[in-house]
Amino acid sequence: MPLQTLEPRRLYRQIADQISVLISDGEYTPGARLPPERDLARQLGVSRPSVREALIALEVEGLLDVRVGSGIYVSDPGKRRRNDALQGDSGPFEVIHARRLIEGECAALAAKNANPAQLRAIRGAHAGMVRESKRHHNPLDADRLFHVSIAEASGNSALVMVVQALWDQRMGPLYRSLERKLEYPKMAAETVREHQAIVSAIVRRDPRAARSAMRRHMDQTHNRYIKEWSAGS
Amino acid sequence: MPLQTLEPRRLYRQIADQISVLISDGEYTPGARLPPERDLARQLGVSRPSVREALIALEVEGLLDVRVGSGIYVSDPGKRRRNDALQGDSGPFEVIHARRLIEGECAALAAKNANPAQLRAIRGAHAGMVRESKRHHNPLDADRLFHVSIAEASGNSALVMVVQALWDQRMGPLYRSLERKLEYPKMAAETVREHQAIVSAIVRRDPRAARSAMRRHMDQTHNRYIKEWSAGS
DNA sequence: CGGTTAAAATTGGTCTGACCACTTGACCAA
DNA sequence: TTGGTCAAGTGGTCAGACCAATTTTAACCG
Repeated sequence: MPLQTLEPRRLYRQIADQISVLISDGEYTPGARLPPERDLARQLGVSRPSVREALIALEVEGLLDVRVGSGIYVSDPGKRRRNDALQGDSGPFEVIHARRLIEGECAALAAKNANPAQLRAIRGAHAGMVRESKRHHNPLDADRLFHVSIAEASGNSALVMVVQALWDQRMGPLYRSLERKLEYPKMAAETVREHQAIVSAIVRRDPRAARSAMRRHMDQTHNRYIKEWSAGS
Repeated sequence: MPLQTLEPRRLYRQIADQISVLISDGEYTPGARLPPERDLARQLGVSRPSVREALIALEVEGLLDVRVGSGIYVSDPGKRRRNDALQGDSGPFEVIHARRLIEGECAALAAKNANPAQLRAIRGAHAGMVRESKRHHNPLDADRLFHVSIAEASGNSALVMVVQALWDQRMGPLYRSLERKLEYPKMAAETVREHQAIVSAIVRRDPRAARSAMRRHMDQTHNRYIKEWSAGS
């Protein structure tokens, strides 16, 4: 058996990891304020400089936002380093299928897990989508917010990142050329109707209906792309 | 011209950036040892804790390697690049849950869609995992290949990218600190058994069994992490 | 009573100095 | 040559002090 290098765990790392777990377990949600340094030090039974070192590490990692005189806040997931590995060349139809699979599950989780603030966020995002769809352009920002709000209500930040990254694939050249052909506001009105069905299922706390509604939305979006692609070819 | 938010530059950031410049200018090459903390503090006209905070930041960024009692060394570029590739800060448990959801579906799709070449690739990856698991280190590369091979057999390149990105979350600091505690080769043997069940279901063309086997593998991985985390606290 | 201003409290930022744990190298004895 | 001891130097952590920035509270005035 080969000898392994021993690696003593530095105190700052231990403190940082403990705080990390509290965040990923949802004890401190994005935007939440952590206890003051002095309190953290006392609670953890360590010195304040050691706490500070841990906070520096977490700040560098993007997990925390330290504001002088105010406090230490949990960064929102969007502000953290983005999932750049997902800049690929998957086709629009592959992305839709992947989103159907993943976002269907996110919608089901949201129907199960969403707290009141998250439900409000989903509703707000939907209202924004309704508002924006009246205009004669593709309401991309509103659509992104809608889908990300649902992912956030799933309660899993890894899923949020995946949904964001897949949605951002729409910004790729393949997607853009396809969407340039779509008609507004007809398509937006259909999208809004489909979003409404998703929202209703989530608000009713019906995971199966939410999953079905999201999958149906993706199927319809897929069909809209097929139609336009055929018309364009 | 919109007003810009003023951002006072914290001392640790200033020190860290100055040291960064010295490294990128070639004054300290990979493997080189920096002056001792006390000397850096004197030369920079700051306190030693401030220097330490800067060194923590640079360590987290992967630029430096701090050895107790020995000194501070510049990391080699290979290690640095690895840390530059860090994406996201989701907790290990969140990543496992997301992977359970997504990779369960990938395994089901693979059981349905895999062509002969893809089945061969999955088998080859599994054989590699078996081989590597006999050694006394975590067979990370083989594990990654196994999971990615299954995603590839799903036939959706967007899913492949998602699986890759989620797997790569294991390279993040949270994950690394957790995995450092795991025992080998016991854990690798369990993993291999669970992988075998996944492969069998895929080869048998049984999507439901494949989905279940993958989910079970993630559940067991989750339990292994829980056990180690409790033991470590 | 409401609005404004100043003072107090709280929070993070940085410093000084002390002591502890670990590493390295030199030296000596077996 | 190997093992043990010691000294010096290094990073690690702590306690306490003071300063800067922000928030909260109290006082003052119309």
